[in-house]
Amino acid sequence: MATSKTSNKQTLSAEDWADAALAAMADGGLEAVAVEPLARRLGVTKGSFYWHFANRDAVVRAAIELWAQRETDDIIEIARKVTAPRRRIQTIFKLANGSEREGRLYLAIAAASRDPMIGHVIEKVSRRRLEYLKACYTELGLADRDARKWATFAYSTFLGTLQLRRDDAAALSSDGFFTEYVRHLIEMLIPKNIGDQPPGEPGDVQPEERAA
Amino acid sequence: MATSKTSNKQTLSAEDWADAALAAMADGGLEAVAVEPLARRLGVTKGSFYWHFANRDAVVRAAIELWAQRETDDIIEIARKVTAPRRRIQTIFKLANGSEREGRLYLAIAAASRDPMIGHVIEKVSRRRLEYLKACYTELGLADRDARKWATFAYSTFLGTLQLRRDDAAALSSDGFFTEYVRHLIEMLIPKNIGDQPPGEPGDVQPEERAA
DNA sequence: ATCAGTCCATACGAAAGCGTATGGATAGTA
DNA sequence: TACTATCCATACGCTTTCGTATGGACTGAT
Repeated sequence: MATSKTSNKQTLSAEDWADAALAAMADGGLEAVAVEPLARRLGVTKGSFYWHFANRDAVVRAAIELWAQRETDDIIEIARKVTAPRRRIQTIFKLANGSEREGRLYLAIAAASRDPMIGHVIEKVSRRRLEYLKACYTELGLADRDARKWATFAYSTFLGTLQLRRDDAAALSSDGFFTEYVRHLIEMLIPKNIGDQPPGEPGDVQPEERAA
Repeated sequence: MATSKTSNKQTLSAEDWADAALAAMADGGLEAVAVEPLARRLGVTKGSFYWHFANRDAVVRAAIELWAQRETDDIIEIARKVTAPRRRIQTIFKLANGSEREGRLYLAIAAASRDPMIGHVIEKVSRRRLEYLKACYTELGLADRDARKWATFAYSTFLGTLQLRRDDAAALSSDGFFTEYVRHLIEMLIPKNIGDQPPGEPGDVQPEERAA
């Protein structure tokens, strides 16, 4: 997170506005990205906004492209470190279920995919994630079509868990159920009896508790 | 579907307005439920609306409660016919991935769950679905906590598949991949080596192709 | 025929949002 | 000091939507 919230510069940049737009989307959806409310939140007026952007669509575009770029960097940087494919997939699952904010942000952006511009970005992000997952499964020893099936399966489960956490938080949060559930996912979403490593190898990262 | 769209009655009912609101939500999200556009769509003016409802919130409430009630009736009525638990779960999965409109509707409503009123309904629906699924898994021979895990797993995958179909339709639609994928889901989301019936029993319903 | 109830049309005011126009303030530069 | 570029404030008009007020049309009952 390279974001400096409420930075104390004396002048705003376009990225500051885009960050504010992302924050507004995360807890208010796309329609919460309105020029004057954003300006109030940043302590300025519309005059600043229309200096940096031509119109509202421009900041929406900038925001989601910023989001798409960041989530790419994060995934790549984190997952690349883990070389063993089976453990890499496990790591991805655990991390993917980590940040509450990122989940809400994805759902908010995806909910606005009627807008062709947003739909295109969401589609690009989904494709990239699926491709990456598929490559992991291929590396695990699966044939092309099987890798696609497993990747789609895993990614769908991830998306659904995201949604369920928002729609019925109690379904996952009670007791230590979430941890147990993630363990179950990892066990079920990785095919057995193929690949290079047995389950439960050393160096396993324990699933951290859910973010507040 | 007991809905008569563009009915030729000479006078409108509150449910007609609620239906129109659901239609608007299905392809436009919650903010598409606006009084005057709805009135234009129904061929009347606001005067009619404010005769049937006190304000905009009232029709939103009526619409999603209508939706919640209908989806309950549908699920119950369909799944109750299948007595064998394993086959019932299979049936649920196949049906759940059937209607495109229902999926978009769920996502549209869930995306508006910031509204406490909507959030409450979504939570109620989620809980009910999870309870039902859990009961199916229990009937299959799973212990309580395992049944909950499997039900959560299956429901998350269902929700995620819904979302993926919207966010990246090509990921599921190419070739006969969707059919193959659903078969894979059914195989993976039902535990083996327990329960009353082996997989592939006679009377299996073939997954119908995706709705247009 | 009148009267009450039902359903809708029309006109109005208020609020929120978008975008434009224009001027002010500040910092750097010649 | 004067000039310019950068960044923001303010004021305005336009549109959309909400909600109200009021009246008209049509129906059934007495």
